[in-house]
Amino acid sequence: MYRAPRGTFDILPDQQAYWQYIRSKVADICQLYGYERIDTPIFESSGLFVRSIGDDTDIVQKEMYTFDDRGGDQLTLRPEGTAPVCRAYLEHGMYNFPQPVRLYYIGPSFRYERPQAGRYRQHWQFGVEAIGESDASIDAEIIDMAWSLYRSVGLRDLVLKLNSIGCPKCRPQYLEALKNYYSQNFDRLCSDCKRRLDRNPLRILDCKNETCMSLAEQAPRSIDYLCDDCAEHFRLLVRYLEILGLRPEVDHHLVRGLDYYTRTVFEIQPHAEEGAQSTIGGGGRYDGLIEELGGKPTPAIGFATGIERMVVNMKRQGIELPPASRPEAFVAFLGQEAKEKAVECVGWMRGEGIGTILASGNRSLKAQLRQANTFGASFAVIIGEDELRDGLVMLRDMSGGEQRRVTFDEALQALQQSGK
RNA sequence: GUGAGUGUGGCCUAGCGGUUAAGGCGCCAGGUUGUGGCCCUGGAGAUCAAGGGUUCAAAUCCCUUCACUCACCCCA
Repeated sequence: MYRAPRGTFDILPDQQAYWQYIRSKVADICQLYGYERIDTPIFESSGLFVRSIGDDTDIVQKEMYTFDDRGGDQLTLRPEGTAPVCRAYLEHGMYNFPQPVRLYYIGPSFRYERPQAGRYRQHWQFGVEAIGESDASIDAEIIDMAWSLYRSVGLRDLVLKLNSIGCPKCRPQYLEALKNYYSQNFDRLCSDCKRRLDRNPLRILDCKNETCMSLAEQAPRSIDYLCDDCAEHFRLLVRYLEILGLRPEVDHHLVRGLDYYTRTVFEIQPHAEEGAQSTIGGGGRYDGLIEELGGKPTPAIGFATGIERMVVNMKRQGIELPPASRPEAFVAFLGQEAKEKAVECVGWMRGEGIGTILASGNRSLKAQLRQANTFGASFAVIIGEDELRDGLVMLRDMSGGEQRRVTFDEALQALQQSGK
């Protein structure tokens, strides 16, 4: 027997309500904020991701689904959405559009990881990118948008964590201070962090090892090392967020795992941290990425959220969804001749926009009505020998059980009325 | 890559050395002529994850493998 590959899963009809609901809210929010949809390919040249995400990140080092196609090109199933959007921005000359360009995407991403709760090898991501604007108000807009999405699907008790990790001008000094601090405490660092010290000292800050965490308490804070521009940007962002009614919690240990981030980084997490993957969504500014990919220096900021993590949290919070739609009518028949009539009627009914299910097989009327009931049809249209002879149909209201013989046209009318 | 836990019909679960492997949900069919939801009756459906051992006897004990779950690393 074949199974869905490890870390992947089928979304069965009884789960689709969540996905449908989230997709519709996503579309509403994007419309409201003026973001337009973009779909990029599911795979890209491997180099795009290596270049943008960073050689030394876990994603590039061990999580990419990379393969050679028959022509010898090295391709990778996208592990995230920002790099492809930036590639498209450059490829289609969107720097000639009015700036900033506001885009959103929703679709699957792939990372080769050991699966666990809220973490899969194929997962759905919704993300937004605002490219071509450096003003802090757009940072606030993106964060506000993320927050609004969560609110609109009913999620509550969320925490907004915020930090600034500076820019190429001021970050070197901060990294220097960090290295300095941790070098003095080198012996107490965990083995991972000893390795990180040289390659990626920022990441020591969010190490979960107990002594590393206690060391991080006293570690230099990035916001104390920001240059004037970065400091002003951060100050304004906090101000704008407050105006929008958001209460960011500045987290000096928030750094994020991708190399391209500059200045603003943020995450949104449930307040009660159940399980490990607490982050529902996050993002940040990536002012250097477009240039890194061969464009002109172009500031940008984005946000992405895992749909599965939204679903998990919605379930935990017991969020009710709008009831699933049910077919309006179910057509039952008795005998071959009536069956042919039924097939014809079903066609007409659907033509009139009435959701209709035809009884399957040649079951007893009892069995057919049982079917009608389990499908949740509001009405049953029954065609038997008598109805066939008189040119009528039996229209049965499944909620109460009243039924009457009417012409097919009358039945159509009644069905259309009840559908409103 | 590391660690822990779990694998019994489609789903949930009982059984923990000797039973025709039990029950619930779901599915199908009946409860007299062409009528659903409740109720009643019946039916289909399980090489008890796979392989190997121990034993007169294994779903039950041991080993191996695989899968799933949770956690670490990291992230959505």
